[in-house]
Amino acid sequence: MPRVSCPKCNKVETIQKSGIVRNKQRFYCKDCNYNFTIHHESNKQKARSKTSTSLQTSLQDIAKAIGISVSTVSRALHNHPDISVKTKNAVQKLANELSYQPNALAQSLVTKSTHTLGVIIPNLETTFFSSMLSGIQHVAAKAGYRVVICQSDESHRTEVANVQALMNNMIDGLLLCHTLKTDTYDHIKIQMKRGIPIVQFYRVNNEVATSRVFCEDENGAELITQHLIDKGCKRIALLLGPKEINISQKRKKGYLKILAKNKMVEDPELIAHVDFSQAEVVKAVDKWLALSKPIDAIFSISDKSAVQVIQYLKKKKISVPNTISVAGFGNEYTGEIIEPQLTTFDVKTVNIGEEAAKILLDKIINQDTSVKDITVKGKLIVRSSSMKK
Amino acid sequence: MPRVSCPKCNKVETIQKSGIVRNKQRFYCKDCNYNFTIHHESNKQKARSKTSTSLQTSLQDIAKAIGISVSTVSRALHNHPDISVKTKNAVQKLANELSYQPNALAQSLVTKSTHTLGVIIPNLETTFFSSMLSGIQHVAAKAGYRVVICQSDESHRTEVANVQALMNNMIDGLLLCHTLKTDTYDHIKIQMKRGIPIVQFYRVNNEVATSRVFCEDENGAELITQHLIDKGCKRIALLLGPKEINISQKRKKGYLKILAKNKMVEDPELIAHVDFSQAEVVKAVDKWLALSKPIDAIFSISDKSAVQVIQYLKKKKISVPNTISVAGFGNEYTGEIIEPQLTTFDVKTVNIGEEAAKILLDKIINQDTSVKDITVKGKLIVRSSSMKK
DNA sequence: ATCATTTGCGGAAACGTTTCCGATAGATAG
DNA sequence: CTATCTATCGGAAACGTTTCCGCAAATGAT
Repeated sequence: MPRVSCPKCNKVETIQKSGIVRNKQRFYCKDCNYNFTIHHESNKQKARSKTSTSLQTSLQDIAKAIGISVSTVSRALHNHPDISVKTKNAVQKLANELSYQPNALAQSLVTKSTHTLGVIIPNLETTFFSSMLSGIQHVAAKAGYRVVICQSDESHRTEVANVQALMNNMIDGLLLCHTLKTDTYDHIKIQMKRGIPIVQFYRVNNEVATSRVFCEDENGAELITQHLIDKGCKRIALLLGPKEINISQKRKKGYLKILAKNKMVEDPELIAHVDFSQAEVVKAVDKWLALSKPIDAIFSISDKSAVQVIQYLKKKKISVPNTISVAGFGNEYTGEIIEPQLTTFDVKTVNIGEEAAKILLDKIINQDTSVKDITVKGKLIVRSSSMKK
Repeated sequence: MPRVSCPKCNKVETIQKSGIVRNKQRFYCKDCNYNFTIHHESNKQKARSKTSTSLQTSLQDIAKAIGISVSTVSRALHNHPDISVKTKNAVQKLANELSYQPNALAQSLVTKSTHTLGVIIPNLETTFFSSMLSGIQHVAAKAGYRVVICQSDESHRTEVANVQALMNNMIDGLLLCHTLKTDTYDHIKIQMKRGIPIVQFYRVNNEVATSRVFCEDENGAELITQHLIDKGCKRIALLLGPKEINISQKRKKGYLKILAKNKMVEDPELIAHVDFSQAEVVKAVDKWLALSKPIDAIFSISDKSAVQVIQYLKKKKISVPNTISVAGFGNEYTGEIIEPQLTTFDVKTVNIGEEAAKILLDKIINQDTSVKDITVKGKLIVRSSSMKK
């Protein structure tokens, strides 16, 4: 054992071992009544490197270089009136030279604001949702906010995890479009206690008292249905999404309302619920085609399915719109491409995103805790898929 | 003036005014040689509220409640071996009850890692880019990373601003797909000094030494061109994007290579550069249609434009593919919908996103600073738009 | 009984800002 | 010539973690 001397009295003979702490031999000097361990060289290197290795320039670096305090540097960069022009110039010049960029984390930690919005969205691979995201992005950017997105992939579990992750001080507010499968909302309720504003959009739920942005579900369905009737359709099949979700219910309501208004009777056989998969859509259509009293129109509450319907009918050599008219809902780009072009209801996805972001930003900036419901005006778009001759 | 007494000696007669500091009267006690101001009541309230108002439970809250130190709480929650089972249980139980969530900002500040990836992408309204994003999102999520996206909107200035904003300690790595207009790369070079890994994908540039993910530009163009020739096309027009961008150059190169291979001569009149807008596409097609030696195929390096070409030719009653074959590049969903369905090259957008994210994560996790170039394998997709009878 | 080791925990620095409070010197007013 | 202002600046707390170092008591070994 090498001779160990006490760091205080420098004596060697008074030293005895006093156990091992964290894998390092510990010593005790009887004289000084002092316990200590011997530090590795690496520690010193580490301590030294701290001052030099940092890749990012900090306020400290600037302060030391000029010989002023950190607070002065901070104020100089924020153009605080207390700081002399001379100092400001010196600081700003050096900041430029060192290409100083403030550490956003540290800033957020103290200001308690990240200037970031969180978005949770079912998927990004179709334009339908990604265009909402685009709307969100635009108004956020205009207000100087960033956007963090999470894709829930239509999985409830992922949605829950995403909500948790985002709310841990990463964001100033949350925009949420639920999964098709989301049926419990405790994950939202818990987070609402944190005081971070939340806005639900497009697919919304009533259980939780957040502000909400809707599209014109009911009115849109009414317009579509009335349009089909106006074009002479007598038996209009309705292709819905899962039973539980809001948009299925509201669009069905609009459909039924117009049937009643036109003194047409509701036929349960004409209403189908699908999960929007190709297989289920085809199955539903097949069932309708086999009916003894034939249908003359199909109203799908999703453009995606409507396109699939048209493709399937064409494959079956059934004339669209003459034998069966088809209408969709949403106004996706594909509706313009398909032949015949798709009659649909434009829900204005971009506007939905924009409105949702606007409401959220308003809440954040003005500390507004009120609950708002907004419906984004849509528009009936008549194309050839419903124009019977 | 109310009587003021010295906070130290409590005397009143020794007090005199000594100026105003920050709008508050300041006093001076001759006896104690002490300057002071009178604090507002609100300050005390403020000080008190600090302990109670916080909406988020912190390590401190837990520590105080149990009567242990913050460091112990931290270790208990991280399952550190130094902590007794008893303490761990107590801490974890209380943490649950108070629904403690760590402050991600504070964590990141000390660990210097945010577990967040930044993505800058030209736009989100078309599936082409948003599906790449989807790929990125998936592999990031699987590795426990979040994704921050910024939309550059094809604006160079926005791209630059986004890069800056993201790199300020918000992210552990950056995925970048340039704007069509991006032609200077100083904003990237500056950021590379920070030591945060960057990966360029799809639209990449050679000036900056980052890792890059390509699609099979050249090979894809070769396959398409050869396919058209195989189907009997003799005069194949080429619709390119802006001249400067990488993908225009590389796809043109593939096209020319196959022409040469088949002993066909390059005709400058058959090559057009557009900005992918409808107007320019139509203009280019019109020019080709007016040629004395007629064309028999159009190869567009973008599916979007290819669809526009088909629609325009159909409007002009020109038969596709019999008079003019059309092929695209990218494999967007619309290519399946249009009639005739579009022959194209599937660049596997989702895979591009996935690969880019994988490389970036690898760099982050393994501190890998090497420069990698990866090409994502694509696939020729033959559909009816090129099947001359 | 004596010494060494292990177990469990606390203190404090560090991360990089912002901001409250206050100090000081020179300027100005009476 | 004082008493008061104004213009500039510095110190330090605070934000909520993580983690290095080290202490003290309990346990084990001889």
